[in-house]
Amino acid sequence: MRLVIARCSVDYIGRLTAHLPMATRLLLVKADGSVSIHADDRAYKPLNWMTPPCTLKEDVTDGAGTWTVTNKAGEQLIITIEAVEHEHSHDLGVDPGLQKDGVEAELQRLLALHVETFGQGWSLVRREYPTAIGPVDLLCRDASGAVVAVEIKRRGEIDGVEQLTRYLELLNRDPLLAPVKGVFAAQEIKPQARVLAQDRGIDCVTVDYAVLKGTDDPSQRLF
Amino acid sequence: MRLVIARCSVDYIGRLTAHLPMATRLLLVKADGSVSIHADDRAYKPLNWMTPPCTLKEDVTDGAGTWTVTNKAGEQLIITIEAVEHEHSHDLGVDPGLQKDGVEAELQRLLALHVETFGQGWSLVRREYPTAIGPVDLLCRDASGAVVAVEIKRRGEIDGVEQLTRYLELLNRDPLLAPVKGVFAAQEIKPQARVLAQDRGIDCVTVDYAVLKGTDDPSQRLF
DNA sequence: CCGTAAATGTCGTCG
DNA sequence: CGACGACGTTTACGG
Repeated sequence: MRLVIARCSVDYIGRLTAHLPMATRLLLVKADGSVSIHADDRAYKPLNWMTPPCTLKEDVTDGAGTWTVTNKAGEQLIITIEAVEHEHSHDLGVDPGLQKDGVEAELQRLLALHVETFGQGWSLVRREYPTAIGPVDLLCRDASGAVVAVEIKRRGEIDGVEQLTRYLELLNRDPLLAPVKGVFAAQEIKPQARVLAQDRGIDCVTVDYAVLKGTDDPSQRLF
Repeated sequence: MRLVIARCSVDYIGRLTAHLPMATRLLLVKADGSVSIHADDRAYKPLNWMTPPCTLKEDVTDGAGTWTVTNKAGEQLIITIEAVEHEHSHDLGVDPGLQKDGVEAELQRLLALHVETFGQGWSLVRREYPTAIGPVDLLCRDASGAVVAVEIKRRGEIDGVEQLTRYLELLNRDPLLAPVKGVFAAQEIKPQARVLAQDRGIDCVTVDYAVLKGTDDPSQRLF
């Protein structure tokens, strides 16, 4: 990793064109070849960047000149450097990587284990049930034996309801399954999504992750 | 802006929980209070971060200890530092900011000026035509006088088709407008979106931004 | 490599 | 403050 603080202006020509006037900024060159330009605000988002794979060509003398970063698609990041104020390189090695917990995949796993969350007598037909337009998160049967397609989101928004609607339309063309009902499950469901779901006859279920997780944790069980 | 390269492990407890094992990483503290943790890959996204407003509490002696970053929602980023390998602070000042060109608003402006892009004899009824569920990008009439709703995207994907479908459903309830046709216009249209559009009777038009822009530029005109 | 869905998305705008 | 849509979304995952 290479850190350069420099007075520079930047031009990006690619999916759009963008220009940054001359100012002092952090230039971050990573081992994967990527380059990002940070100001002292806007949280973690760089002002400009080039994602790998890309190539950096430096044309600098006496601390002034240009960096040209190019990717395969022909997008270009042109950094005009007036003066370098600080520079430091450091070998970080390979990062062991991030372990996450509480994302959609985890919710899906837990709900697959506990479909009774949706109602007594429910059973799981299949997780990631395949259709022509992609897999349905959960396919279940309720206590009466009716087939139910469950779409799971961390945050339930309108596009999730649209997604489930497309699945239901397709599943209901299958005479072996039809009629198929829909359940939209999420930790939090936005009002607009709820309204749209109701309009389409889809049930909404909000899921308490902590409770599900507790149910999954052997140390939390009484028996 | 403060740059710290340190051997550290990180725990995030908030919207999800995440853990980073001990390794050497870049800690970036910006003037806006944000903290981000970068590995030596991925230009855009840090491994972990906390967006402002948040507070950083340092409890470090002899280069080892913990940083605790907390925000208003009670989310926490706990950085356990084993050793600081490099540190540098630098005052960057306020950034003059980014100038962009070529996004959806610009496409809409240009297409509103040149509805003949869609066909000879087309005219614009209104840009941002209001409906109960939001404004339609362009409402036009074709050469035969039929009303057409145009949805504009930079990249045409399936959710854009869904959006236009909802508008068409609503507009077609208005006896003064019906029947209303649909046009899905974008610089690039994904195959799946194209299939869905066709299935719904919506025409797809790919737009060349450079040509439109040229048409708009007085210096490029012959007369 | 392409296409699709998820994201601690983030960031603006508008009610 | 919440909802909604755009983003050079980026990133991960599956065929």
